[in-house]
Amino acid sequence: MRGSPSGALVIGVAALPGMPLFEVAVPCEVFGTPRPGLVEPPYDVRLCSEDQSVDLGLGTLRLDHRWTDLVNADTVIVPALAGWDAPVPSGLVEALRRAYERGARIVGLCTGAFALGEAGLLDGRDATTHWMYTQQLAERNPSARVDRDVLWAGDEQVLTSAGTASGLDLCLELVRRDRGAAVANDVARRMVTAPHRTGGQSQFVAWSSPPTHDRGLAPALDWALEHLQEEIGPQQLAAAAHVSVRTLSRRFRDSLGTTPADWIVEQRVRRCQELLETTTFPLTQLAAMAGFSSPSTMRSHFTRLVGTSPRDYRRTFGDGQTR
DNA sequence: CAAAGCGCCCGCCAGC
DNA sequence: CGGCTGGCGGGCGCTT
Repeated sequence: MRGSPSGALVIGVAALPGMPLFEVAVPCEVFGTPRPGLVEPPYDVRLCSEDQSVDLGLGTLRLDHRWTDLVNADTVIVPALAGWDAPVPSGLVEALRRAYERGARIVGLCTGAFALGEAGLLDGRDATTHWMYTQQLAERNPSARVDRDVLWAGDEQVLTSAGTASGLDLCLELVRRDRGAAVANDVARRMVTAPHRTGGQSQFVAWSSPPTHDRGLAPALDWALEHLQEEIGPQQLAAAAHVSVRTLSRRFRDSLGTTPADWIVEQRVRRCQELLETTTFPLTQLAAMAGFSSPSTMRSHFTRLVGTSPRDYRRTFGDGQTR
């Protein structure tokens, strides 16, 4: 990796006319916002464009960097294009190829994946894009393995994400790889978003599909979510993952930034939230359904993680059937 | 709420 | 010999 003079990792973001503003803003927010004491040294984000100014629909940005600056970045991000078949400047395609050859990480958010495809970077790789355009992506890149049902896909060097919000998930994944899971979790917390969303883009509920990465852990996590109401703990989870409790503990720290017991409690609280929103079960029964040994333990965990009591949460987010 | 018990996490080390 | 695994034990924080 090249890095800037200060040693910070350089993130090059390609800005093209007509790009949705939010798509450009996502990597700028994740990587560009200074987070003293958490992300040290901070990332060096460089917005690059063809000319001095780029029209993003809602306004015109004046930018200091050009396509050639992308080549020297450690990570190059192409946000969603103006349209899936919007023309990609040859200068950008060339910069992507050269950056890739120099070992840079290349990332396409949403329809930005099509730009990576034009540079030939998706060949033989797992890839995705917005679910409305996966067909077109597969047709244009016959040798890519396009998966319609993941939030993001890729390998160590070339990654793509699905629709708008999943760009956040992918950017947080990059932080996880660069700085570790604990830091990524903290960044997510400060942005008030989920540190690690599971499920694919066609899913509406989070607990039905395994995460797309850490494949070794995924089946065990899936199994745990199906048996939350039972008395499962680190031992059962380790058995499901076919490893020792000691190894399981390490895997959790490395890939999720948490511990098995804490993760289970978090999942149980999430289950509680869902049940409070959609059912009118009494709290005693609800606690049991989420796998808590008593309503009081549910209450303490719930208030600690959510910030409000289960009763207040139901009053605010339930369907109004409560009395 | 307070005390006691215990489940869990992690450092350490040995084995592969 | 370097990395990964798993068993052990101590200490700590949570549960009851």
